[in-house]
Amino acid sequence: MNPALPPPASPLDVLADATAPRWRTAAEFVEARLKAAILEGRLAGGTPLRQEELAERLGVSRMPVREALRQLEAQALVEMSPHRGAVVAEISAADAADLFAIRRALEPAALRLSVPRLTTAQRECAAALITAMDVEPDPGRMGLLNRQFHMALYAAAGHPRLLALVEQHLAAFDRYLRFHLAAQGRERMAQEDHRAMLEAAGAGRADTAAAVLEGHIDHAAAAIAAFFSARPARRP
Amino acid sequence: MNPALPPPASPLDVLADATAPRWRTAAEFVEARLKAAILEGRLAGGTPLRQEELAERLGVSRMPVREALRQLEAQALVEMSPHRGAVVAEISAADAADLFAIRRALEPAALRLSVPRLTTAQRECAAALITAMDVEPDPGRMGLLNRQFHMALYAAAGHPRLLALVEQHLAAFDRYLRFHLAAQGRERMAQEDHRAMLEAAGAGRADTAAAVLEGHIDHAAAAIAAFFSARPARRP
DNA sequence: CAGCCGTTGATTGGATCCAACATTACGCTA
DNA sequence: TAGCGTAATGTTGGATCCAATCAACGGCTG
Repeated sequence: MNPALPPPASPLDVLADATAPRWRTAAEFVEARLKAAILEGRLAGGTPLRQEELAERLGVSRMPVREALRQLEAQALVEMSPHRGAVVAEISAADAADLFAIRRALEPAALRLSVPRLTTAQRECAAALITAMDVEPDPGRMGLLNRQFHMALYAAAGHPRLLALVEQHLAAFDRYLRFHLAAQGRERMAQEDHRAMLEAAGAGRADTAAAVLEGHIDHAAAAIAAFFSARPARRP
Repeated sequence: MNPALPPPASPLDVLADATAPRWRTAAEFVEARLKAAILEGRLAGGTPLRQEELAERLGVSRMPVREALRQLEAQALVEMSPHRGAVVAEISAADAADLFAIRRALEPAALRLSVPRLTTAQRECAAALITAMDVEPDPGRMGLLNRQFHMALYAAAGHPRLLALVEQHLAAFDRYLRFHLAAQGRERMAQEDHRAMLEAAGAGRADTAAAVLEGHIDHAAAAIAAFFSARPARRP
């Protein structure tokens, strides 16, 4: 759609500040805060989200909170029922399996589309993210790096809607990442898979890379399933 | 999530009335109306959606309109920019290809999961929808029947999030259905594919059914692409 | 005459107020 | 005592009002 035309490279580009955390609207601000809190596990599933309480705590009115909740509902991060309010969506073994089924369908497709068109810059970015993951101790940032690595490999696929879907469900997976790390005792996020994918992608072997990715996702799915079956009910 | 506990199968189930068109809230009403109008092609891409005008025309206030627009934005049916308003999302060859890439990834996966678990009732439902499509003259209802047929085949997959994604993108495809029908001169929506899929599914041959489905989607994608390349620009 | 700047109009974003609904607790009755 | 009906309460949904922002127009200046 938007060619994202690069503004003629003026010296003012230094003001761009890519990491600008300036929210255009209050609703965007509330959405970002809530989304981060849910994905990072700071808001547990089932937590009721009272509009007035959120508004007060975030220093805004109830209306941006309502709009943010609607957006999050569309992303399946909160569940709303009329006149009964919003609740943080529950996590469960079934939901994790659901998420993995989606990732297993979408990500290999994105990878196959992307591999033939990957630039060296994108490959180098992915390589840098692998090395960054090697030394990252914080699980929260690990999830972000993992997401960025996967997206870097898919970035050349074109198809913005497909990429947005992939990114959304990769982010949703972050809710289960802590379980994943706890389950497989911090075995470095299967970094061998990441390296193998990058290598195959660099060689233009889309099928090989996709096969590794499928195994990667299946492995993670199995780890999560095993973790849940070992701790069947989380109802206090 | 919710075990959707079946209320102990009482004789009062007949009152459930699955086709209840009663809107719980005004926002749901507005969302449904706008969504139908966009998907059926009654609202062309690029049409600006003024909140006040919509509110007045639908007999509600501006607030439910705002919430509905937010929901539709999350479904990529409208595009909003802060302080500039909402417009109906444009359709294009690139967007159609995007949509087909998503369908091509999701639907075979759903079908493979569903085929081993299909009930005879679901197969009969799908068969009935095929015969209904044979005699349906109206393109709008044809899109609905096509969607219902596909969803009937996938219904046993479990994984509600996956099914919701599939349904959402099948619905989004309706915006291109008119082009599809116009392009291939009403060749009955490739009913042979539908019959072959149902037959393979009935025989438990998930791989065969998925292969037919992949060809089905690829054929539709090629038809749409050909249509767009024959009519490259639609800017008046 | 071209380009910049201030102003005006229209539209959206946000805040506040009111009404409708769901839940809970209480009291009455069988 | 169990069950139903009713009232109280808190929360959400909707309407209205005000402020902030963007687009367009017109005037000023070089």
